Amino acid sequence: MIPTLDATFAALADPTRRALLARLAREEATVMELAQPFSMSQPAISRHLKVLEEAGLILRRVDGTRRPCRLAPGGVAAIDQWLDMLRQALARNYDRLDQVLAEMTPTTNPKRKSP
Amino acid sequence: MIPTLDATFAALADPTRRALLARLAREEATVMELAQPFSMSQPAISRHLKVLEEAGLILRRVDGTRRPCRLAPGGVAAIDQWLDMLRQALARNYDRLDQVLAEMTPTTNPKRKSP
DNA sequence: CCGTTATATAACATATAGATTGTATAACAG
DNA sequence: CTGTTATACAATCTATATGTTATATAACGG
Repeated sequence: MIPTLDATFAALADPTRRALLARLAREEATVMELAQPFSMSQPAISRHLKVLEEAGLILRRVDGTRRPCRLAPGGVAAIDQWLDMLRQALARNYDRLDQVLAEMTPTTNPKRKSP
Repeated sequence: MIPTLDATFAALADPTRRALLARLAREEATVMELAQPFSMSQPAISRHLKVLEEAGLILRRVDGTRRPCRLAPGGVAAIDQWLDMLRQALARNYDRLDQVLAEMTPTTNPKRKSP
């Protein structure tokens, strides 16, 4: 199942889930290891992990009775791709601002600082 | 008011709001101009724009009775900064994978393709 | 002034998210 | 087998998000 941008952004909107990702940025961890620092029930963490998985942000392997999680590249890549549109638009705006500022020092004294 | 990561990611999680941003990536636009392509009431668009503003994703100026909106750099910047943690961790994982693969072609024939 | 246009706010309905407790499943340890 | 450990699932509660309609505000055009 392909994760949607909706799912990926929504997954990142929750502070608990961002904390889980920050933990996983250090190293792979099991559900119990991930749950331990939080004052929250284990099922709650399990659901957060499911959300992260469906968002393409983590992967889980099976190791006996454990399900170690690690970061997945897909989610971040999808987001980055979408954000590029905004980044480019913002860069264009910035360039335009540069141009406007340049034109504000008109024909008179083209290379002078304001005072 | 400083936008939180919660607010910014949540703002991006909605497809209507992403469409509004995509529109604004082209050019500044008023509320009515933004609302026009959607089969949605004007108040609904107004609220979406408020969410985007509070997320640091857009800015609004006052022009008579109009409130033209344009993209703001803050939101994307905040997100990028946070995502860097994940990007770096993913890059480290990738390097580690490279290393593992390299070690899987041991002392015998170090520079040969698989055939 | 007055009607119109642009936008925001209020009140409300409904759906969804996130948490909890209780329980099911399934591997492991003895 | 049996008890324990690791994890997932179900039922349930509550809060919040998102949409609607109705209405307020405020600038504009004549």
